[in-house]
Amino acid sequence: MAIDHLDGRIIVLLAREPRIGVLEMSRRLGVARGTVQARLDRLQSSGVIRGFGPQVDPAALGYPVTAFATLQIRQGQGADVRAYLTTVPEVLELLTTTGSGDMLCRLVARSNADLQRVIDRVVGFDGIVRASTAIVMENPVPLRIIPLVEQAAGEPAEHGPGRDTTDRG
Amino acid sequence: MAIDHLDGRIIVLLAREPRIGVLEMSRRLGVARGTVQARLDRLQSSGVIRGFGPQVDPAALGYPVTAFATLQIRQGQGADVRAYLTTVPEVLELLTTTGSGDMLCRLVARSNADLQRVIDRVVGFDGIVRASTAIVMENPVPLRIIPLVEQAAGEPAEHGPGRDTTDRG
DNA sequence: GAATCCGCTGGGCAATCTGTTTAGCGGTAC
DNA sequence: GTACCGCTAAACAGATTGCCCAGCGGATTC
Repeated sequence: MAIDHLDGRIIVLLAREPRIGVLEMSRRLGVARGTVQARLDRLQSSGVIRGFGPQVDPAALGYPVTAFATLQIRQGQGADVRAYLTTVPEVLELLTTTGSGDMLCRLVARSNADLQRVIDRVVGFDGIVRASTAIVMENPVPLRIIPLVEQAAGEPAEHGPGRDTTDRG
Repeated sequence: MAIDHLDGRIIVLLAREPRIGVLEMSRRLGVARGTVQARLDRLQSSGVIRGFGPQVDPAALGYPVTAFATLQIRQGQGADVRAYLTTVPEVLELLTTTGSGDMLCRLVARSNADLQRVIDRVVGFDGIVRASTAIVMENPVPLRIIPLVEQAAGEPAEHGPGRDTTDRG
């Protein structure tokens, strides 16, 4: 699944001005409305665009502290740990990584003191052997996708040259 | 900054059905359209809702491999490393964490072989002393926010009871 | 006690956008 | 040469948006 120039421009435009409509997009991109609509449908049905959910800032919700916990899981307890951590609201993300029974866990908390409570709740589960936590201090590059989209679309990006592909209309 | 029940329901509804309009939301929530509109404006201007950008799946773009790299930075080189990593499209996120000059870096790549190229490009930078990489195998809990929103709003969540707050109309 | 502020309701308005269909065009593949 | 596919351009009714207003109830303030 690759995307072309137009797909890339649609995604980037959408990322920059999410409230924009299909009609306005077609004007900005200089193509027909039906084209944008068809492309958008295809991007969504092919899974490139998962959705347009609101991006909520945990800090603004009262959870300004973010941390990553590396968890070492007891053999065969992986499924249980997953199921348990799913029930903890402060667990925003959980990934299994290479290494024997390791998981990486993104947490938030109301304060450093509260983080202790969250960590206790997380590592208090039986299947977790050991945990090490790193508190996030700064976020120089917030989760982004635009540069990758530009590269995938062969767009000339701001940073780093895109690949030169044949421009078919 | 706290949110109330209605704010929480708005966010959750929006997360579940992003293409929904203000009018339809007001119907579902049983409140006036102006109320939803006002709440939404407030949530956005207060920063709780950052935006509605498209959620793009790197895998569908051709980058199915995700990894986390822990980088140890040479004293005083933090700013340079940040600036450099910003220019690498495959760097989706960069965080500074507790510990002496440590950064956590979320990467994607086209394949395991390609990951080597990306890592080389990342750790090839001068200010980086040491790097250790963990490849993501599974994603049991994709980045989520709904449970936290429900908790912050005092909503009875599916998993784990919310805190009981006074219900002020 | 009385005035004021604030958020929510319910209504209405013009302007815009959406979803959908149609026909035509050009390039590509078979 | 013919069929297929994506894009353009136009049209249509229906729905939604942004914006206005007046009224109401609760809470706060004087």
